[in-house]
Amino acid sequence: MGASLKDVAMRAGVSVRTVSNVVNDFPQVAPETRRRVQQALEELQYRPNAAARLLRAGRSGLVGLVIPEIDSPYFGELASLLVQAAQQYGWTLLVDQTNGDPDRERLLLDGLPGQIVDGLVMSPWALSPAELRRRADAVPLVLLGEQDAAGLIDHVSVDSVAAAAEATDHLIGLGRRRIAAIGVQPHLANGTAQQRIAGYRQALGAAGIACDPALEMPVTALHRADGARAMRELLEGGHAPDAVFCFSDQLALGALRAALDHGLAVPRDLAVCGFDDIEDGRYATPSLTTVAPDKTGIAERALACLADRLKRPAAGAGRRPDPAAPSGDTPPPARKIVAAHRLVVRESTAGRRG
Amino acid sequence: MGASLKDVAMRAGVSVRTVSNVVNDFPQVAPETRRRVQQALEELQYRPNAAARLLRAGRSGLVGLVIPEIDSPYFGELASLLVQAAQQYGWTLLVDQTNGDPDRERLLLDGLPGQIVDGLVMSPWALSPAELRRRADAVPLVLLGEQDAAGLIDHVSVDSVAAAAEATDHLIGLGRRRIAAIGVQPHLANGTAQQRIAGYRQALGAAGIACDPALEMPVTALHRADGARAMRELLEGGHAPDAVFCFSDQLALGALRAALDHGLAVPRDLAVCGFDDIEDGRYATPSLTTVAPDKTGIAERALACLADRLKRPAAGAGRRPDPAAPSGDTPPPARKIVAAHRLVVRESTAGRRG
DNA sequence: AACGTTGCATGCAACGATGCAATATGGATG
DNA sequence: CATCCATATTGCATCGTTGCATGCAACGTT
Repeated sequence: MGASLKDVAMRAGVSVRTVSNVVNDFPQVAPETRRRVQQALEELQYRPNAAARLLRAGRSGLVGLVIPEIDSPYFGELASLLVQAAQQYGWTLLVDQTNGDPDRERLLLDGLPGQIVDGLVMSPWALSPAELRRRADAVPLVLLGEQDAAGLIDHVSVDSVAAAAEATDHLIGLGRRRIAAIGVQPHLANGTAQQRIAGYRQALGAAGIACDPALEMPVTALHRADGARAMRELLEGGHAPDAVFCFSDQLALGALRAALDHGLAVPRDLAVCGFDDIEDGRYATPSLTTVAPDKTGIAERALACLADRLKRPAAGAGRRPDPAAPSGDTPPPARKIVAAHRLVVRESTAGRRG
Repeated sequence: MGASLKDVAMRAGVSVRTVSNVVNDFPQVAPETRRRVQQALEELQYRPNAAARLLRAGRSGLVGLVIPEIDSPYFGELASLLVQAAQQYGWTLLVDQTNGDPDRERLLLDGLPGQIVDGLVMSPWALSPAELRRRADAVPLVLLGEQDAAGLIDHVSVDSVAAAAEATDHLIGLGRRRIAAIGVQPHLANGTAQQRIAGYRQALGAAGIACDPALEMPVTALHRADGARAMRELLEGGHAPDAVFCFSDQLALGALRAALDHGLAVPRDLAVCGFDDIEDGRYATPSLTTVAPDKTGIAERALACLADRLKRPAAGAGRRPDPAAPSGDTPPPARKIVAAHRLVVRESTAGRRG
């Protein structure tokens, strides 16, 4: 293990406290002493012990990001933006994935990772709002995604209902009438699929098109394979649609590939629209029309939320709140931030290439 | 902040030590006492303080993964596999990205994140072997990728030279003769590009094909845009190749798109081969031939390496090594593990679809 | 009755860094 | 020469937890 303040102090012939003063750039140190101490620091390669500092100060400068899947392009891109946004605040962002396992979501929130960070950004998958609310007293938490914690936890998302409606509208505007939806997840409580199917139905209804349950395809996950499977079922079931709105770009890319394999021309025979605007979609052939959430905005506003909470009493680990202090300083109410989105029309719903 | 052992002890009317004994499941606690303490623990929602435990015990159960880009599909997939492998050891894996910035690589190694973890897995980008070696005494470190630390640090990689040669051989076997390479990075010291271009040249040489410098395309990064740009230059420069080996699948997907945009048929006019076997490549049209590293194997063996080091004296933070102990217990020498790879032939170099 | 044994509970110290308050210097002033 | 001040340096206590050693009963054995 590395050298401690004590080791450096012995070497420099001063007290532990003086070394600490040098390390923390306190002004009241004689130039000669400072020089000697700095040399000892250098020689022993001193690095402050993170655990001790954390214990004492209650702040780590770390922020956690908890997402279902690191290898999903959408979350990967978001994580990357969050890492960069965190740097502007002087924080280091650490990422972990839950695989949608509720036990793991709990573990990361309450366990060690959730303790050493000053704040958490989380995209919940399986944890119920009730469980999320239970830990309102721990480190500041910002939720991403459609899951709503009843206004008790800061929350950043896009308006999925409106976005899904816009996407569906766009397909209707192309003259399509048999518009399928891929990505229904009735067993999941996290709200994403529910809101997107609601927007889809709403747009169909507004255009006077009847909803056909056979066109609403459920999936178990949001991967390319699930999209391909759903598309094959649609095509083999004799319910061939003339357009499809997929609740994620990954689903759309899988569906696209299945449609091409089936001999369909996209967009002539089938228009395809996704959701997320991941990079793959821009380079696919044909390139993918999609709903683009303002990822940069989501990242920045999520961290701005955290920063706001952290400016407050700190509520960190170290210092216990003074019981004599007037605790009338109510924390600000939970915010519900809606980030921007826009429909990006590309080849998969436009004309021929170009 | 949450309740401490002291708070629980007061509530249960026992000593701090006894509460600790209950929390840690020590046998020597009377059933009645245990019950009372457990109730107090429950009522106060006690959670052990991570910082204190870490300071005291020197172990956190955390493992860090430091990669250049979280949003690169290859690293995303690898990170996901590492998270899962870590769970089998009872560790929690935290991920951070450096963007290839050497300062940030240093910061993550030496700074707080590098201190609280029991071990680190890192894919270095810009840090020189010398700098990596400098910290051989800190937490156990396993390197991923082609960067070689002169046998002083555990290291897991694939045989990039052989893999690149196989890929090139495959293209030669299709009858192609003007085979381009995309992904040269002369200014980078991390070895990846160097090894792959070496394998490429070696295969060409063995087949008696002269190397054409105009076919070796440099890139600044390994993204789709870079691949597309390089391919456009090749096509517009009058040096049109009949095959291209890209040093990453992302480069290949970009090159593929650029080629299709240029009116080429793939693989008829141009065969395309990538490296990494990311999921996008499997669903692209045409699907992408690629070198598939055994990612699961890489993840498992990297963590096995760490586990091996951690079984040793621990060298963790807390306990200072006993100076009286016979220190003849030399740590095992650094291992150099070569993971498997195989060429996966798909549509982009095979015949027509199917 | 004296002794060792066992089971249970506790006290002390330490991990490394830092806030606070107190001390040791030197010099300037009355 | 005593006094005071400012600057420079230090000791002590503390954060929450756990290793080690000890205290203290009640029990069984000789």
